[in-house]
Amino acid sequence: MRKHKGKYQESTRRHTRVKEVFSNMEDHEEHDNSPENSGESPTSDMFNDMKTTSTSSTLKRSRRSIQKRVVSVPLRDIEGSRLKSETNAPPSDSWAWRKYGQKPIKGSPYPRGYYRCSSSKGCPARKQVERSRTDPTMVMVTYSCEHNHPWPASRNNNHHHHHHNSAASPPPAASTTTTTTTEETVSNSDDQEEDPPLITKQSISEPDEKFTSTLDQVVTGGPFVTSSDQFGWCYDLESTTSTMLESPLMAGDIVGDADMAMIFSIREEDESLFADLGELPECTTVFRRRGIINEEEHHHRRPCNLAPWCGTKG
DNA sequence: CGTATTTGACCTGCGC
DNA sequence: GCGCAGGTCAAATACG
Repeated sequence: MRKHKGKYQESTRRHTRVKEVFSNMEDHEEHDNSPENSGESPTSDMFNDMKTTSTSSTLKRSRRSIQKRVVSVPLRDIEGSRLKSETNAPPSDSWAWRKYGQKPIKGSPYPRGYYRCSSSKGCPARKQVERSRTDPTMVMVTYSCEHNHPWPASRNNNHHHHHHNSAASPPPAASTTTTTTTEETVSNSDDQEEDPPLITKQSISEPDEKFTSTLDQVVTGGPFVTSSDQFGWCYDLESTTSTMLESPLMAGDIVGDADMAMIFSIREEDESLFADLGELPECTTVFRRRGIINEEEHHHRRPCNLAPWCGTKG
């Protein structure tokens, strides 16, 4: 309606723009130290280290094998905060997201929404929001790429952590962590067709104890939340999750594919708990329980397993 | 008026 | 090589 094919055909914008886009992306993927990521971002320093270490594979990555972090959130939570959840209300994390697309997904009655970080122009951070087809009450949020800019100072809630993190690094948003979820995992967890929307410990722990326990540990992460450094946990989390990635146990049991999957859900209680912190970074959803720290996990934690996938073509 | 969302078209990767 | 599905773009539109 709005656009006519002719427009596209005659215009060369497509070519130029594509080029730009790709060159842009390539910048990110080909070189771990992309201009954007390398100098500016507060996280880049440490991440650089990790990235290089973790990545033996800057090999070509297929779209599908790109690792993403998936978080599943009960629709309810979302609805609570955002009423437009009709379709795919993106759970509110502290970052500013702008929707740039929506696509019907084959096999799923629900469309998938594509969001990108609007806090910073060049920020490669993206997320996809879609409802779980197995459990419509759950919303799957897939994060890709990390933010290459500090914590957004615009949007609803910054005053909250303002004092917390002044110069602190932004939650390295997902990028590094590779947590992937699959509906399989979800359904796995309970075969819930009629299960309550909230995936709590039970639902997760049922199917695969290994997964569960590990997940718990992993997810639980560390003592971050309470820490004064609000973002400490994020790093913690990342490293933690990476650990999980490495774990053959996890890899084998959960997906067995390049894409690891993990589901995290957040409960209302948790949310209220988190509310204390003000608005939470996206990763927030990741930890549903805290306080249970596994020593082992700590040992295994590696600061270096940042997923290079951010750079990889998205 | 500026920003965010909607939406159809285009592009790429992947499977056959 | 072709077709499909997913991902992205950007004009049009809605909203503040």
